[in-house]
Amino acid sequence: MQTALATAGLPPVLAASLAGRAVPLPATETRAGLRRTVAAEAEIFAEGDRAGMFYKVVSGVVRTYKLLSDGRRQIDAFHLPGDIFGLETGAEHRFNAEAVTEAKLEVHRREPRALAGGDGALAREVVAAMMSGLERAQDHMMLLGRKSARERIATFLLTMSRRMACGGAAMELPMSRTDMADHLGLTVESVSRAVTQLERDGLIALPPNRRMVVVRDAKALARLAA
Amino acid sequence: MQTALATAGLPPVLAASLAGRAVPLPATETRAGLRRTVAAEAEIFAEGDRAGMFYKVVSGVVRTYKLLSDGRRQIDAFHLPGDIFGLETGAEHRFNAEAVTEAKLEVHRREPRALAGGDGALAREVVAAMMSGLERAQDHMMLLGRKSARERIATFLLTMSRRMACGGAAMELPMSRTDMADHLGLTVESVSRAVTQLERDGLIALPPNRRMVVVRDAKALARLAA
DNA sequence: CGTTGCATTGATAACATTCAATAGGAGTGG
DNA sequence: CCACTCCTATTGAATGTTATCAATGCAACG
Repeated sequence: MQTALATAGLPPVLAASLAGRAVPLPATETRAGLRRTVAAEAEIFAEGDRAGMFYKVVSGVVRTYKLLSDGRRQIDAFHLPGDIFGLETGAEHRFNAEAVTEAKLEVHRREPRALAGGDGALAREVVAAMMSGLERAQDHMMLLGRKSARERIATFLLTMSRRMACGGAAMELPMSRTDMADHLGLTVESVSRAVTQLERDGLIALPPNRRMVVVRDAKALARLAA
Repeated sequence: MQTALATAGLPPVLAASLAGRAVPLPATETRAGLRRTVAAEAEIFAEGDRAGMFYKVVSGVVRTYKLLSDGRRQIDAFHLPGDIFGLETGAEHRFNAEAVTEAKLEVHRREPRALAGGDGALAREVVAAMMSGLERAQDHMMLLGRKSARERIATFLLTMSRRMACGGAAMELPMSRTDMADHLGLTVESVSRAVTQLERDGLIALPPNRRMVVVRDAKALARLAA
């Protein structure tokens, strides 16, 4: 089997795409995939689990993260509705995934037949997801490697406000300060201080509800985000 | 043109693969692509350049990096022989690329016809490159977000020694301390101090040539790298 | 054999972390 | 509706790690 050998190590989805194969889609499987609802803080998969499925967020928010042996955590990304996560190169998941809020997910089999059928839309989405994941990761390396706490928070708030598409109004961050800290390479305290300082400087407003943030001066934030 | 619409935003290479197209390969173009030799420190492409080509390192080392407006630099990756770099999702390069040492490169057109011909090996390589790039980036986020200077250096030295496949012997790092610093999110001084400390602790040895490093205790390094 | 550029080392300062305490909101049960 | 509790966020003080500034050392090269 030359194809199998040649594509060894590649996810079946893409291997099939590259080989130009088109396996007929069983009538019982819909494009939308199965649904799954997970409670807030519940685990979706863990590092090392067999990566037989990948997911698309329908509603709610999901975090994917890695742990160091001593418990230090790095949150790779927060996945919002429409985002795909859980795609892996190898046989196993390289991240842990948990729901940040209660979340509804579309579950897809990793097998090519679920993708290479008449509808190529999902396959394209999968590739696009991989790429945007790569771009996000690259930008995030800049943030983690070279930006100050203030700049990290500014970047994060701006990105979230764009992704959540809250037109100028207040947004409610779905995640805790701890989650933000582990995403931005800071401690909870540093996050809190930086957020407070941005408020004092008038770039944002902080309603009594601690998860809410109002972007007051997007331009100044963008300047900080550099 | 439905295909063009459906694959909008995807790199032609992958769009063609997904669509199952197979454009004949002109006889004048070899699988190996064109060659290009660049001097040490020379620019290969810059952020914002049209991304018409991508590259494979034949010999030498290349760095890809981003800059902040005030000059802070984050080196995304060092590319060793066999590595592919310069692949982009959009029309423009999102990184700068420079030769670290004199380097020989294979230059490939981004157009699908250079890939989807009789030989699918390169196409597969391209996808694999994208994925391994993603995995590297994800691991690097853990390093940048959560590891100490010592741990970063340990991780880096171990990774380099593996990638350069120097069987137990000494390796000559191709890049300067400044490059290491900008890759690891540190300053030159911190890199120097951490390297020195690893030597004092007996985990590595530092021959008089400052680019040389001998891994003395790979296990202890791996423990540090966590 | 001096020059040049990078690396190392030293002293100090800044920023973020750590440890510790307080405050504030959300939810609960009376 | 109000106390009470719990949990998270905030704030404060001290510490520590890394950055910054400055000087020296060292190897490669002409």
